[in-house]
Amino acid sequence: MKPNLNEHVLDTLSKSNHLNHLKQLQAYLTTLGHAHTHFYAFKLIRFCTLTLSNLTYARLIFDHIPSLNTHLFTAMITAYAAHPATHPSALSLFRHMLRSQPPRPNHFIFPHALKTCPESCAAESLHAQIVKSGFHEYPVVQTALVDSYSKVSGGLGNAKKVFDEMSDRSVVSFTAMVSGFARVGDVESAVRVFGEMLDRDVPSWNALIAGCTQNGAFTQGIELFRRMVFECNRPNGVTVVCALSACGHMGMLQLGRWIHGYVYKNGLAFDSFVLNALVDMYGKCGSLGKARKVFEMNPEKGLTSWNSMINCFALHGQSDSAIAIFEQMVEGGGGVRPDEVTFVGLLNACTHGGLVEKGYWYFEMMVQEYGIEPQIEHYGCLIDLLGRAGRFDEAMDVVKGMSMEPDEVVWGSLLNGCKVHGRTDLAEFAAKKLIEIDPHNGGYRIMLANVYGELGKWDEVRNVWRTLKQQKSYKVPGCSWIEVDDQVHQFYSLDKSNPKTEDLYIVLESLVGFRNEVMGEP
DNA sequence: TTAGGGTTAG
Repeated sequence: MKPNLNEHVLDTLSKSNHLNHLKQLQAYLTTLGHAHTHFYAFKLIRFCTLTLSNLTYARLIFDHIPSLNTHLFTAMITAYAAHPATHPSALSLFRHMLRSQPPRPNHFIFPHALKTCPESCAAESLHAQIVKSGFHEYPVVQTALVDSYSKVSGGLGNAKKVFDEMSDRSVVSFTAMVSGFARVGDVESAVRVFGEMLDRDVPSWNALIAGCTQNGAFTQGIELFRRMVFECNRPNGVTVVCALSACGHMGMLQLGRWIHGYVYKNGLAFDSFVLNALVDMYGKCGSLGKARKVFEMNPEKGLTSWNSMINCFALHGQSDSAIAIFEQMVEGGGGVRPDEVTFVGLLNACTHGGLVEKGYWYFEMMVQEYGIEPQIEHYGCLIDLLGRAGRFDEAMDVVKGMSMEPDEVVWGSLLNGCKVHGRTDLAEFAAKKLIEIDPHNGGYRIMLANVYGELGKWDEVRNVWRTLKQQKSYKVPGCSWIEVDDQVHQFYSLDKSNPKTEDLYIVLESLVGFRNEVMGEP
């Protein structure tokens, strides 16, 4: 039996993925006089945008339809709104729609249009349009408004206002608000809104856990992750990516391993994000072999995969391996192009390996070959590299040639180099710069006092300490931690609060004694 | 056809 036209079109579209097939079908429909009917035009545009990702051709079809309806506008605007690069096209087509009449926008189209708002005033203007069109009480539209406002700079107040005025808040609108607070770094408010939720699903947990880890609240993120598992919400790929990031920052290898097991048992090992996060976690926790193994297993190594692996090696001073991975990336990385993060890792690797010339060379390569404008991070690495090598004239030339103001890392790196090489004159200069940037940082003043001590300038030492006492700004002590049996133990300098301090010192002294014996030192 | 969540950097 011959299929009817409707079935034939749908069948052809579902089986092909080539523009040529689409064109043949279009020609066929034209001969039958159906190419511009709303139903078939809609199908063609959806196929073009969703299957072929060919927005240019979709627009061509769209522009040749003599009378457009709301569905066709929605299809085209949705496609534009799906990618940031085409957001301006979405917005301009939507404005065109508002000017032409009819067709009028329906409530389905506003959430898509709202996704494209680059700044607060665009969201406000759409908000006004929503009110004018009478869709301002549709919960989905209100949720889209909350989300859109919370994503534009300075829009959180409006997001909160819309959210507070909503009479029918869903788990989605709550989640949008949680993310909104997290985005501006207000973890406390994010936790509060999360606490007010009656229903929670996986994305809402993810929003809060991501909010914590993105704002450096790693312990809190881990606690929430444990609670999520305890309350029988099944973590998905997004959850484990956030939790792994927290594990890496906290050095929690055991939990990281448990998550790795969970990833395998739950079919998440094919997610490139998850694999990259595993590489990063193992690398930060010092398991370089495991990091490498996971990296090698990833069949779709993207930019982040390569960067994470390079950073792992750089972090542990394995500069040769980091450079080897970089070369592999450039030569056989499947067209993956290094970015600014790659070069931070690479320069770090050179710093830790004392490879000054190579570091310079990569810095040049980044600018000349890849056209990447050096960021403050790259300058920080370069100064660190030169400072450690005692090449202070060159380091100062780099500082003078910077296109931005040197930050604490730049001066701090220089100061470190000065300390190693006994350049007290330059150390004084760098320490003063650090104090200029952050006058309330006691650590910088202590560094300056130490430099004066080296120079025998005792009056200056007393002056610095006087200021320190007046400001009451003492140095935040450095801290390290180790994980034993799933418990993290923290240690501060001179801290004897651990109940096993005495035993720890006995072991430490025996280790030092052993080292001295081996090294032939007294 | 409509709304929320993700990794890497001194």
